Amino acid sequence: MDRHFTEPLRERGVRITPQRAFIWQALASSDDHFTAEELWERVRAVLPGLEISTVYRSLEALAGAGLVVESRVGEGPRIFEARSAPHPHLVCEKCGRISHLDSAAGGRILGALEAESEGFETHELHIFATGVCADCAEGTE
Amino acid sequence: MDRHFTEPLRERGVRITPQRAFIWQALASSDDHFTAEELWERVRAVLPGLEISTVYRSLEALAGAGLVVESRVGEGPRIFEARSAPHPHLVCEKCGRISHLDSAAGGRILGALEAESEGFETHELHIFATGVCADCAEGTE
DNA sequence: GTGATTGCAAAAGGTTTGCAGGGAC
DNA sequence: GTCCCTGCAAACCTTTTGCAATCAC
Repeated sequence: MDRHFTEPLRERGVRITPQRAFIWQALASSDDHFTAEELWERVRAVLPGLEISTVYRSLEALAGAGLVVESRVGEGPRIFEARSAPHPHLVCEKCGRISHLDSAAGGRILGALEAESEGFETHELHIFATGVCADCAEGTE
Repeated sequence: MDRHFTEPLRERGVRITPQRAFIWQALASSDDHFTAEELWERVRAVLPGLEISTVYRSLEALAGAGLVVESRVGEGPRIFEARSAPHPHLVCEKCGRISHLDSAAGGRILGALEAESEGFETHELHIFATGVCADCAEGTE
């Protein structure tokens, strides 16, 4: 395992185990988001004995350390991703694809929100829109 | 049952049953949001035999008709509320209370989002922030 | 009268927990 | 060496589903 991936865990006081390191690697080396089950499948490729309960417990540890954030997108399942600046998620109702807006957009929205919500100290901002993505709109109209 | 509550169902082609009417009444007469279980408890006060599965099926019918929207707030459970203009939810990590910003704020944020997400046709916008509300911040600092 | 909806009960699905052995520090 | 973490299996909880009787239209 590359130190590049274990270092963040050490820094944050997360005990390093192969399970956690590979789960973190899967998350940190992609700007995508994954369900617990997707992570399980991916990491089992390198750690065949991995249990789904360990995935959940590792995600809890990583989230507690602030490395991972959990979201829910509409009626969909829990998804996990490496923490980054807040960015809106766009969920296509037709193809199910989830795309991200860049975090500049998230920052502007966060600014607008904070201006509106005086007295509330925002830690985490979650934004998602459901609708129809450009590709699917083309296809059907 | 007051026609005031049955009329929206009729208009939208939702077959009117006591179960649906009372569930809709509970939602429509509050600007709060409820879990399925909370609705169940409330409506059982007037319909003692009500089953939780009926609550879910009724909510599905009401949501399908556009009268109700479902949200998820962070790691919390599914919540349902009467449809209104999009409005950000602020979830306090300390006391768990969920407050709303007014929909003008939601509208402004929606405007900002649409400007950023060209090609994506937004149907539904969900925004929530987790953090610490003014009351809790006072208490602990 | 016909088809949708309900209550009931059972199933499903995702997530959590208890425990004993093994691993990180 | 100590305490934490993992695998395993079972439990849990919310949500969904099948079915026959009932109700809305």
